[in-house]
Amino acid sequence: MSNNDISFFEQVYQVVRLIPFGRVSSYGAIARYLGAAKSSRMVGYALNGSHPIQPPVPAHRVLNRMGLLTGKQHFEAPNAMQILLEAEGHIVEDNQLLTFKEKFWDPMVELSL
DNA sequence: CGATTGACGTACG
DNA sequence: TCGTACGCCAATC
Repeated sequence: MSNNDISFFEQVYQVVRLIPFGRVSSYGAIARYLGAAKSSRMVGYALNGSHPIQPPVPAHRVLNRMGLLTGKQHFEAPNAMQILLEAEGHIVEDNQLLTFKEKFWDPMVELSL
């Protein structure tokens, strides 16, 4: 697969861009989908440099295992992530996505691996 | 060029 | 059951 030629970061970008509107995913789920379950940290780090990347990566749809907005500090504004999520119909309270389990998007399942 | 850090998650004690 | 340690790979100091 020529898809394997791209860097781990680019693979992360592609998967995150597949997250539909109104859905969210987690770093671990994406890492596992890429075959690197222990590289969950890299997923978040990849998103850290995903700002100048195009097409834009919906990094706000990627949360941690508990549905916490752990990366909101890395956005242009601390509340940008929450605003974007709420704009997609989610409910955020105390940096926690109450609709996380409900709107969770698992690439392993959705992409029918 | 070598050591440290970082949007996490799992394993072990 | 709760707390601590490690792994992953790239970027930064």
